[in-house]
Amino acid sequence: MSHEPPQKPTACELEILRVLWARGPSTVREVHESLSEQRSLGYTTVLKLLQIMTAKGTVRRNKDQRAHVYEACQPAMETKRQLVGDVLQRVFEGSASELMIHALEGRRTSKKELEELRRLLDEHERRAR
Amino acid sequence: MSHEPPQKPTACELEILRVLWARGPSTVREVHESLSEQRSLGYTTVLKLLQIMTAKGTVRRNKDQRAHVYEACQPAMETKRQLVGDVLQRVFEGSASELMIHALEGRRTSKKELEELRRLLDEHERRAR
DNA sequence: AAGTAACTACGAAGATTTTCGTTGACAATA
DNA sequence: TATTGTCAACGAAAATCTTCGTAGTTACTT
Repeated sequence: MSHEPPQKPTACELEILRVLWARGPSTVREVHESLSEQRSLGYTTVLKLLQIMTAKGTVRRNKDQRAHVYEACQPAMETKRQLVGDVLQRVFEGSASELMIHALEGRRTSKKELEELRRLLDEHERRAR
Repeated sequence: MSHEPPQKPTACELEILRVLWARGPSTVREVHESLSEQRSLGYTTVLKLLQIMTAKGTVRRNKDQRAHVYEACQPAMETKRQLVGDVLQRVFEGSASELMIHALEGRRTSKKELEELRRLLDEHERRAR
């Protein structure tokens, strides 16, 4: 069982990761209950997914308790960066502006969010030099 | 054969769409040759993909010529917006700022691109009211 | 006309992802 | 201790995606 560099999570795996990011280390039952609020999914389905993710090195688990406790191997930030980077390359050929255009288009973005976006640009520029 | 509302393209389908967006209406051969510059892929694989995409309503084809001519049903902008919107929801819970943070992070963004991003924000704000 | 080249259609194998039922272990409880 | 509930492991079905071989058709070339 080798622990390879992190892979891009599938759609289902991402759902689970989001629960782990939000809740912190959790048991299968806890993840299952959390997901069940959104959609119907069997308990063993979640268990299987977590086992697969363990094999892939996406999550690790603590077996001390009878109900194993799972947590993400990578910090959320890292995985999110990877996911958005993937879209950036595959859809927008690496152009952040293009990404931005399409992210903003066709949705009302609050004034607050636009200000926040400007602040991010300033901050990024400041840190860049 | 029903023409449903557009679906999210798969990874392979996106590759093909990108060729169609760049080249405009194209034959299987043209798409195949274009993709072959990047990676190895059989001719019939591309053909099959385009047939599947036709069935899904992702592309349409003109059969007038012996070599059918395919084109995307949706404009590039629309599909890109859908793809980024999907990530926006699934990964960032709809927060454009969060998306932006992770898009910029961990890559050097040119001064030109940062300026372009600011210009986009201005433009977006102007159009919003 | 015979042979060759370019095309579409079709089926299906292989890979990956998603889903869950069943089994057996272990623990709580009646 | 017998019963009931909770859990991990496993296998496998179902769904989706990717890939290509083969067959048959149509056009071009000699």
